[in-house]
Amino acid sequence: MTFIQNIQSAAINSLKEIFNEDFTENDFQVNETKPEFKGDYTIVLFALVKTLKLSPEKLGATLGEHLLKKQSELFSGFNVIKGFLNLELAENQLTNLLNEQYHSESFGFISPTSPKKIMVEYSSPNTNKPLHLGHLRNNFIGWSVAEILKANGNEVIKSSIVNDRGIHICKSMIAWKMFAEGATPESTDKKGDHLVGDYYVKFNDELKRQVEELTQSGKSPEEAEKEAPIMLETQQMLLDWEQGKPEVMELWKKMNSWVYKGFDETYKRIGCDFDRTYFESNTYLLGKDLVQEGLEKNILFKKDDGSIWIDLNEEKLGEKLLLRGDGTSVYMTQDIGLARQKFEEYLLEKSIYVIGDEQLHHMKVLKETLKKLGFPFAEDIFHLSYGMVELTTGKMKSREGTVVDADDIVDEMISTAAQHTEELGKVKDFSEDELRELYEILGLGAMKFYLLRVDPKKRMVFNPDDSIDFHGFTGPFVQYTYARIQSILRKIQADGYDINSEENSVKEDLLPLERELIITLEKYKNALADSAKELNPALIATYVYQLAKLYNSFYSEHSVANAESESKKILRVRLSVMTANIIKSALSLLGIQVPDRM
RNA sequence: GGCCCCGUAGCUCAGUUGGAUAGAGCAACAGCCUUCUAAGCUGUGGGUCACACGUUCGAAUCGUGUCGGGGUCACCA
Repeated sequence: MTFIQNIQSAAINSLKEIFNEDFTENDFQVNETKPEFKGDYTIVLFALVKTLKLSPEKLGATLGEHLLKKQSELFSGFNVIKGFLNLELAENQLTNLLNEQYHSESFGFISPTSPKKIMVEYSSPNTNKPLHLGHLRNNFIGWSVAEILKANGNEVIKSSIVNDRGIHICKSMIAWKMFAEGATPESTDKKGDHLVGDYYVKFNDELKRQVEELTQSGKSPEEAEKEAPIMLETQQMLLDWEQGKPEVMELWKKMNSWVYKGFDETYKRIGCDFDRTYFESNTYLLGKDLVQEGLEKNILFKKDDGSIWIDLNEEKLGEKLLLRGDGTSVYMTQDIGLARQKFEEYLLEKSIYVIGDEQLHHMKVLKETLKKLGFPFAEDIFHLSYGMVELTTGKMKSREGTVVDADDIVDEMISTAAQHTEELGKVKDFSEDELRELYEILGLGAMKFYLLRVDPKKRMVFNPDDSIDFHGFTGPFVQYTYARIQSILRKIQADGYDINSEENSVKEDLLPLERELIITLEKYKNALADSAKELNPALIATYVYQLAKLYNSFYSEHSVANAESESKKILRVRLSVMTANIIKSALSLLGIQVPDRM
């Protein structure tokens, strides 16, 4: 039970006793009390006023008095201002938290109410180009959402579908054949994904050149693009691939293996992992039989050219092609098949797709199509759509090379971390290895926090000219707070203080910042539950920042090691340890590590 | 054009199922290190919540319309 839940049920009981009316927690709100008023939590009375036919002031006074009398272990005071009943929590409630939960490893973690088996599909890269900033947002969101769901007691399978075939892959292959003169990652000393990406850009340059030539000789731009020799060659290559022509397959395997090696390096570095990887080259034929069945059941219809469609006009989604006239599949075909395979393979109760919001329409169509085809799991697929990362200088476009490369930005963040650290000069005794580790922790911490602190659904803007900050609402700020606490703990332990002692219990008049800190620590449970419910890591980021900020105020105001009294010291050590534990736990859900010193 | 999303401080973002005087960070300015790490703390300035009307005890939040931005409506992936 959280404080808020305690207050809700206490209020429900009191209302029942006073007025003999039944209310639920949905009938009224319990908010945090605004700082300008006295109190910790506030019951908003307006909603109750209607059914009880009392003035807000009268209701507030009656309810407040009843709560204070009947629930004296919960509350120590109240005041009513307009329609707001401000409640003060009893100090025992607060100190109990420090006594009871201090030694608990799982502080904050919720026992699952209804654990589910959930798949989170994320990352899902194309193998024709390296990852960029937008992919990083996808990776961090997907990974973090999976961890948050786990922390809420669910069983989670992280998966990825690698788009390793198709016309776009052939583009890189054709350009490599034309221009590379046999270049390999080894011969060029370049990461494989970057090498392949270079030829994807080259393809588009060459295509543009050929289109210009053709338009000058009188073709329309559309014709020119279709008839450009390099495009014709690419289409031929796609046909050859589908027929398994050895020479093409060999090149495809070779270039993809370069890319995988590059991706693996990047994934390892940013801490992404998958329990199950699907490859489009294995799944692209899935779903064909399901479409045929749908046709036989008259759920789908056939056009004159033999192509098979679904009519989603009722859902305002138009008509959608599911199988071409020549019997080959489109993207939607395999998505239908793969959706089913996932549910059958893992007996999932929920399947989450972390995909950009540009595919909102596609994902709606997928869901509706699955519904019409009669799959009950259609209700359990969820598109976690996230907004694109845009640059202040415009949109990122791989084919034009105007992207912020993932490896580059991570390098940059780590070297910025190194630069800051050197300037501050606090860890001069660190070894080379220790320094390298610290720089990675800080650089990646800044990067991940930056991308995760924004609501996934919203698009966000990145200014490539400004480096990502290390001050304020940032990962390093929170990491710094953790390191500060570790420093205190090192000091007092060196002086012989046993931070794990169970003998002392906290009994103390709480100062305002101490009180506030306990209340904030207690809210970690809420942050965890909310972030899982909303599939939103930003709620964790916001929470942990608020906690760190509050601790820093506390830190500058009160001394832990040299507290005014021994009992104050016990209290503050516990506050510090719990703050550190929650920071570590919360950041770990964002994929961010904490340093003991920085 | 149809459908969907967005518009909050100079910039980047919070703002819970409608709740009290709309909050942070960055940037600017002024303070704070002989005492646990100044990657910090304290304070100041900065707002027509795009605009208009409506719903009600109460609207940044809900509704309608207007303006502005984005996405999508492929036998691309």
